[in-house]
Amino acid sequence: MHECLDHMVEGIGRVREIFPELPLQEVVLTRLLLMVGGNLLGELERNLKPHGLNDSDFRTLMMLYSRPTGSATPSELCGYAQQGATNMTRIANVLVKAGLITRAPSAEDRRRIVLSITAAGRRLVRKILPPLFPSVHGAFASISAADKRTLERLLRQIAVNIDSLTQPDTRP
Amino acid sequence: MHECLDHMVEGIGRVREIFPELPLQEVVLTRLLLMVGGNLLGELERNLKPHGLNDSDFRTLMMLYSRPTGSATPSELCGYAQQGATNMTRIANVLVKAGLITRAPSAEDRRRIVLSITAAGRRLVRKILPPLFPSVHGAFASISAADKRTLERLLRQIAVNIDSLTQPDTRP
DNA sequence: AAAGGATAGTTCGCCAGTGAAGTAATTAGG
DNA sequence: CCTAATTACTTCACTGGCGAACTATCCTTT
Repeated sequence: MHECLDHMVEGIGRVREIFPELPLQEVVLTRLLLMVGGNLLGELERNLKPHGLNDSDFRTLMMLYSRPTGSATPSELCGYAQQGATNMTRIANVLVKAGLITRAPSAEDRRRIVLSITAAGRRLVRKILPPLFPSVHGAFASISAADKRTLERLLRQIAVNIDSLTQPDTRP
Repeated sequence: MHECLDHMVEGIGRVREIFPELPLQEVVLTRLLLMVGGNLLGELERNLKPHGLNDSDFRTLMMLYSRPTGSATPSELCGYAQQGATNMTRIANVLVKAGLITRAPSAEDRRRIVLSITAAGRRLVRKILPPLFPSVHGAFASISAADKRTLERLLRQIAVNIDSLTQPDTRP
């Protein structure tokens, strides 16, 4: 990945000779962020695959696990996990088929479905979550606590910036 | 995205009450990184879509554009762009069909194919690249030059860490 | 209480990416 | 040299995700 990165920076530099107004550092950061994100996701899923889950499935399961009631509706999960309703349906199908969650019609609103984590689902979380910690920790090894806080601050700032790029301005 | 983030941090906090050894900050950073990366990519592709390209297509085109010769073989591009050969074949098909690159057999090694950017390809780059700059710049707005350098350093460190997670150790 | 609109979930068809297997050309070993 | 291993690219089948269209239920307005 390191070699790939160097090559990329070199290429961006050459392009900048043709477009002098190219924001060099920002483009490098963008590519770097995308590359690191992609590889981080890959590493995560490499750990999840043996259990037959991908990151979306896992995230959904964890969201149910983390709820005090152990249940939620698909649309709630969509909001929290930044996923389309379409995809949520598919994920729920997978998890239900695996016996990790149940699907039940809601009593007070018959349009709704309530997804609830099962005992097997909780058992699986207890089984696969702890072995994930070393990898997560490893990805940020040799980064000081202060730097981690800085990183979080900067990433949050980027998040805010992207939000305001997407929705030009939210005003009455 | 901000709301979604807060909810996520809250959920991670609840899970940590059950697994006290959960590396809170690292997990938050991981999720933050993945979320920001995803949205950044989305924003990028939103700008590319009107031209019928996605990020992979665009990256590949840019890689050819940035080469002094304007050409490369698929496997070279795979290495630089972190993509499988399979996908490179498909991307090349797309770009060839759009008339942005050409596919020609290599003279000195007949297994190889040489992809070369066409005049139309260069024209398209000149057309769509500059309008991208404001978005890229905007994503990192209100971040100081020093912070940007810090961000680059930290992301590079994470890249190195992930690399060494993936390949336990490269030694003779 | 009936009509129009909003919301929840599903289905369908498409695009993007991957692993495994296949073909063809080159290189290495005996 | 001729076989075996390697390398380059392609094809196929599958997973993952998305937008658009559909159905069913609820809410609002009159």
